[in-house]
Amino acid sequence: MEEGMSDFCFRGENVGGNRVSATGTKCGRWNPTTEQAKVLTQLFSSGLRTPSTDQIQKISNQLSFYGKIESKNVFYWFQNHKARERQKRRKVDKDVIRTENSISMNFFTQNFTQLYDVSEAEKVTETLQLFPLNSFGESESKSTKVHASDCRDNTMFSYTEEEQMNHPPLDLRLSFM
Amino acid sequence: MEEGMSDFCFRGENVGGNRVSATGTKCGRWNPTTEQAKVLTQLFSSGLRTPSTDQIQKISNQLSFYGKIESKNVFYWFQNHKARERQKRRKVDKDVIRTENSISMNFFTQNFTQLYDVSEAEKVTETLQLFPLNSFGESESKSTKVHASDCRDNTMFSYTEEEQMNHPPLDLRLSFM
DNA sequence: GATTTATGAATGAAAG
DNA sequence: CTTTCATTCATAAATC
Repeated sequence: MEEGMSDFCFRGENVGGNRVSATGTKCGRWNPTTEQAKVLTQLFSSGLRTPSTDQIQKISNQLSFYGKIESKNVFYWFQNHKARERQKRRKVDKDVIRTENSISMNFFTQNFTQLYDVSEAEKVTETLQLFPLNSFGESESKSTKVHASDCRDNTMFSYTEEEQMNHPPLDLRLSFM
Repeated sequence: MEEGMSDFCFRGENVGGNRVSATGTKCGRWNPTTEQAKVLTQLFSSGLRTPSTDQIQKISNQLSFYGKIESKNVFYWFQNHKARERQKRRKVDKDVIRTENSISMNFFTQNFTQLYDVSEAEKVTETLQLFPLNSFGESESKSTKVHASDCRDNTMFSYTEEEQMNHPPLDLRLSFM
């Protein structure tokens, strides 16, 4: 989308489909090899959504056979895929709702959101052989974020434009600690 | 993750009270201005990790000079920054271990782990003079993204081409139990 | 090879 | 404190 070219992180050379840093000092962003992508996708479609740190390590470890990879790459991969799937679903829901409204399907006031939550339900609750234990069939919260706006801190405030103009005394010494 | 944070959303450019990103979209959430980020980072590297409510208030108060900000932003900033530094270190450390175990990294006797302890080291206990008096003049440093080409993680590695060629054992069966 | 798209990476906010 | 979610930024890959 954007082409905000801020050139840091030099492009790495592509070697066999994988970026490699000759000196190890450059950092192109990681890009999964075909094999890596395949495995990750498999895991995802198997129901894995939020692998634990331990699982991430194992996955990363295994995938390193196919090329350079760091655990954080795996972490981000799942994070992004989950988010984007959700995002997509949300968009669809919206369209559906909009359609419903325009078509005046308001006959029945059933909550459509629920319908989707069910379908989205993580069927997979089994355990993958290599990646044992928990965090598979997550509840994929459908919670509409009721969020108790508890601002942990009721002292928030900010200066008005006027106040911003006259600079405060400023002396925030950190002599403590 | 951590400093060198990309700031595309031109910090400080207030438009009707709302910051605007380079893409022109309004920033719903707070995004520190360059100056604000600088100060926060300084405080952090000075050793501040969990500021008290009072400190948060003061910091927020001071930073409001550089742009809209609420104390909760400061609160979150420290919370996130602290958590992510830990998280990163954790991931990195594990990757390092993995790497060392998988490959005989004995070639290079340097301990990579150390590289990550440096930044955390300095527990400055001195007074930090924030906001030097002459930094007015509507600076809004154009500080162009020094964005260090820091490879956030130099623990990555990959197998040699040869190793990649012959399919490794990799028993990644997705069979369920 | 410029523009668009897909996706890796980052981070503010908040839930757990 | 840890973990998760959303949104955004940046860039490699795809497309025109």
